Amino acid sequence: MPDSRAPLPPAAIHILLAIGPGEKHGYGIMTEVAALTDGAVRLAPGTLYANIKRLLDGGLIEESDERPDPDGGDQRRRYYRLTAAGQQVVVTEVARMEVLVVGAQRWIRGLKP
Amino acid sequence: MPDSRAPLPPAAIHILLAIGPGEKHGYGIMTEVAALTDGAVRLAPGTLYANIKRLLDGGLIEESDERPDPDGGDQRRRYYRLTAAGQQVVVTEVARMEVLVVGAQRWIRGLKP
DNA sequence: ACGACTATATCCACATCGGATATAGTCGCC
DNA sequence: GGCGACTATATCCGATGTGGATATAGTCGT
Repeated sequence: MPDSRAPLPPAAIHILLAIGPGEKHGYGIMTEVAALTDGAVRLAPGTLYANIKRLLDGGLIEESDERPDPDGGDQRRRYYRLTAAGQQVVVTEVARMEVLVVGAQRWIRGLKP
Repeated sequence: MPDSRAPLPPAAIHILLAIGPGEKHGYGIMTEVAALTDGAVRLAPGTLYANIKRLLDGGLIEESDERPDPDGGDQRRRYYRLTAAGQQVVVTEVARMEVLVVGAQRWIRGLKP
């Protein structure tokens, strides 16, 4: 049984990280990604919704029918949460990023000593 | 005078991390990226050399005329090292990745307790 | 001297991304 | 109570980036 969902586009990873353990709607994901990356990564609407659709199809996120804040709040909002598969992908991906970060920090420290 | 080199494509970041504090040639970068990411990221030649050219033009890496191993070693090799600007980009980028990783690990730990 | 691997480079189809555009609900405010 | 700014989702399309095929050739072991 092959895994076969590995090469996730960078925007998709940012979306998964932005959703985190709770639930978030599209526009909220957009602002959260910008916040998490200190404004460095800004998803355009085209990128955002194309990736959300792909993640839904791939079963990495799912839409929740009930809203966090019943009566009140914008009725257009569509909320998403990570599936078990989505969580697994995040865990794997974060682990890989950590290896990269730690390895890089090791030689960065000794750059101009 | 705008900065204008911020949104570095993902492949370019991997290349900078692979070069590290020393010098590396194209093919060596390719294998190093694969090693660092445990085989998850494999740069195709098209991606590799297109990005090397872009990084050279952007002044983030530079070619070194002397080889690490004079007489002996493959004469086709072209070695590259990070410029000061390239090092700065790596430092910034790694710092951003670390924020993402640490933030994610915080909620990953409490996922299914 | 042969074959496998190393090494660089270019081309092109395809995937992804960013920005424009469309549409409409919500909110503050005067 | 209506006006404007912002929130929110969605699609389209041109621009950019990636992957794989292809070409060419040096190196190394046997």
